[in-house]
This record gives sequence, structure tokens and C-alpha cells, in this order.
Amino acid sequence: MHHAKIDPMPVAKQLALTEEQVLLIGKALADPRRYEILKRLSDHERGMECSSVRDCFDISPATLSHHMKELEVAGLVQSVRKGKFVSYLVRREMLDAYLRRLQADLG
Amino acid sequence: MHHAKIDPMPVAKQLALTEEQVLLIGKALADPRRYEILKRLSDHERGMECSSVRDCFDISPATLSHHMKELEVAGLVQSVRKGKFVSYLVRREMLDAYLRRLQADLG
DNA sequence: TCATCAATTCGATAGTTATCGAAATGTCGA
DNA sequence: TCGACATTTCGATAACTATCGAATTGATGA
Repeated sequence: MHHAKIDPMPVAKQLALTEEQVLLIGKALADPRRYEILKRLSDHERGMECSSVRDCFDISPATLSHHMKELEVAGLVQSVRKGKFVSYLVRREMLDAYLRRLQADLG
Repeated sequence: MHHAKIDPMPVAKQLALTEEQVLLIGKALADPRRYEILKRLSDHERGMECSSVRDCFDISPATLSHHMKELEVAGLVQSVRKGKFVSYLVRREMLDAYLRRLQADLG
């Protein structure tokens, strides 16, 4: 039997994290600078330029780059290059997955 | 105007965490051993003896003691001494407070 | 009191990480 | 192509932490 295809309702996908990801996210959240950066980033739905982040935090380019990489490896942010510039976006679905996971494992 | 006092419904108190506590909890959760210990502990509503935890994890007494202290400093567990023995309990309300806080700060 | 046992603290070591200056990479506009 | 600029990578250092054996503390029972 056939059904006509219909546009599916957009479904928020429920990521499942590996054990390793859970630990990487924990680590990412455990550093004060990264936590602050992430908090700031989460206020900017459309993303934030690298240089804007730098302006907020009195931090060297090298150190910022290091922290952004940690956040990216953990999956909590995504970076987008536009020419010379890089913008960072929070990946909310990863945070959600982390919260669900903590609740499931420990709650 | 007066009302007769009635037994209050037990209210789960909503802890508010300091910035420092948030980071300590993150750190506590970022170590694989501590995460496993906490997971195991959360399966035992009534608490778990130190020696039982040791049996689960092939870990030296010194190292276990170190990790339990980290978890306690973070506020995630509570230790109760009964004579020679120590039992550990998960403080669920701290975990809840942590989850709420992440949601509020980053969600 | 004393020997014993559970747990913690001490001391040392190996591995990790935050930090930043300097060098490198990559992109844009002239 | 070239110079300027944004970001990353490299290299080095200081601080932190996980680990464990040894020494210590504290409590029990004999």
C-alpha cells in the first residue's frame, strides 16, 4: 500500500552521546573561561565573531583559539568561516543531550 | 487574619549554586572514574559503603578516598560515618540544581 | 590496653592543561 | 603578487591532578 509523501513535521533530533562525549562536555564546562564564553555565546542565537568574543574576555588569541577548539571537540559549539573571519555558534541540541544524559545516568 | 497551621507539604528545596559550585560540579563530572562511581551510587538510594564502592572499581583506597572527597567538595555526595565504616549518598538536589543552572545559563 | 581493620592523609611521580609569545597559515584587497 | 590582518599552530612553562604506597588516624573488639 502506498501513501502520498507529505512534508514531515520538523523533528528536533535527540542526539545520543557516547561516554567519551559526556566526559568531554563535562571537561569543557569545568573551565571558568570556557563556561563564561559559552554563556555569552548562548545569548547570541545567530552566532558571534571570534573577535567579538575576544573583546569580551581579555584573552590572548592563542588561548581563545585553544578554548574554542575544546568547545568544538566537545561538540558544544560549531565554527563557521566567512572569509577572514570565524563565527561560533552554540549547538543547543548537544547541551540538551547532555542534560538528558545526566538525568538518565544519575537522576 | 489567622489561619490554622497545617502540616506543610514537604517541599523539595531549590538550591541555588554559586559560580564556583557550578565549576566544581563540572570538574567532578569530567573524570571517568568519578562519573562511574556517581552513576553506581545513584543506583543505591540508601547509600553505599566505601568498601562496596572499592569492590566495584579496582581502585586503591587512597585514590578512592581522593575521588570521594572531590565529589563531596562539589556537593554531589554526602558521607556518613557508622563506626569504622563510611557510606556515601548521592545528593540528588545538587544534581537537580546543576541541571537547572545549565539550562538557565546556557539553554 | 592493644592488635586489627577501615579510611584518610602524606609524599612523590607521571600525565594533563591553561597560558601566552612567536611563527605559520590562510584570506582579502590593492 | 604582495602586504595586512584574523585565526591557528607551535613550543615552552607553570599549575594542576590522578595515581598509589607508606604512614597516620580513628574506632572496634578482645
